[in-house]
Amino acid sequence: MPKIGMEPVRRKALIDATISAIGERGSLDVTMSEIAGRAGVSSALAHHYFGAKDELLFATMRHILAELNIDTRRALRLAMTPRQRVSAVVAVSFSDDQFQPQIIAAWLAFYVEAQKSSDLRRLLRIYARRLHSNLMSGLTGILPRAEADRVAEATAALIDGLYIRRALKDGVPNAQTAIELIEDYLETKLTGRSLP
Amino acid sequence: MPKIGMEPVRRKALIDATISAIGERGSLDVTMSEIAGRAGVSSALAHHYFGAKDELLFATMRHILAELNIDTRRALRLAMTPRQRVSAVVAVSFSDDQFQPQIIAAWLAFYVEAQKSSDLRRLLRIYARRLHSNLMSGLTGILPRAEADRVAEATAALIDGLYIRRALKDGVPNAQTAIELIEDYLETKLTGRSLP
DNA sequence: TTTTATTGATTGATGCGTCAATAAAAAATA
DNA sequence: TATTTTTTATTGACGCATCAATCAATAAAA
Repeated sequence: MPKIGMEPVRRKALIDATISAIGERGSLDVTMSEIAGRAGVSSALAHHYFGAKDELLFATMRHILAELNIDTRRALRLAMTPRQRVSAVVAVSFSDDQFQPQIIAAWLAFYVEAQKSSDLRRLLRIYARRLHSNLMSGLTGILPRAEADRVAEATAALIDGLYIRRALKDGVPNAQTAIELIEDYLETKLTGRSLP
Repeated sequence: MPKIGMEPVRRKALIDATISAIGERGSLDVTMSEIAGRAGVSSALAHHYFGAKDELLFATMRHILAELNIDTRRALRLAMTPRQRVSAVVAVSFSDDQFQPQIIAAWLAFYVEAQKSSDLRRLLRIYARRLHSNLMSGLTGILPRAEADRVAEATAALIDGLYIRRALKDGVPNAQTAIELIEDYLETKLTGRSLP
């Protein structure tokens, strides 16, 4: 009984299903049938809306990235000082919306897939650049540019590293601990060095 | 024309071929035929020696881990002070043998696979524990235990994070830069706090 | 003659992508 | 308004390719 205007609903459902399927399997080795089943439709419909599997995966990663970006922008809007901007970027990466097993597993899986797909690689590069730039938007108000660059690089690496170790269920046990660890690093690098 | 005593030779060749295949493809999505072909044998022979594909992959990861362990032990033997022990562990992770695209791609791919395979997960946990313990072997001589724990955790996360970002060909451009970044972190955390 | 090394051929399973068919809504036409 | 036509939504069934794993066969060494 076809209702009209189903396309956006199905697209959303399929992307959500893709995330949860990847999260459960822990890799991109999920079948179109599995994803479609979770979304409550046939695999043929998934192909109808997304063409090939790659495109569905790509759309899924883009969706995750877009969500992260929205959250980040909102958090940055609330930050009043450069120091708060840095903390805001870190906090978003470990917020309840982002730092959940499904999303972490997806990140990891997409990092691997990016080795094969240049489209996906480009997407993840954009994330890396944006993260760096967001961190710099706060750090340049506190440190000289060269120094800020290094701290941004280290902070980004810390975020990615803590994500991975979380995927292994090893290392830091929760988001709060992860944030404290990075904040501790930032404190030792930033205190007593405020620009005039 | 079967020569005897081929087993160890073939096993080694197949594991090396697996690493290079994974390194090139950037994921574990390599066929047994591809691997066997690189090793100069038939896929049937690969099955003959390793049984199933999982076992070959497992043996490959174990081999990579063993190599890392050997290198680390050698480096630690040369370290004279606690501070040098910490640097030694970091240096090995970014040595020419370890910080090459093939090995990095393999690490990343195996991290993902560990989500599915509990055997592999156990193996990677051992690595994580060992890394932590190796770092602690130096840090406990410099910092109080709780503090040492945090620094070890952060250092491990930094190493993993820099590995990932390297896989994306983004972030730090080379091993030297990566080492400097971590050493910079360690300096700010360790200087002026030597235990009596 | 038994063991070790080796492979070509085959099988069976899996999974992507296609296609024709069905049906409801919307648009066009009478 | 009643009808026909087109568009949108949806799926079951199927073809086709890929690959892991097996097996029987071959041949050199012990």
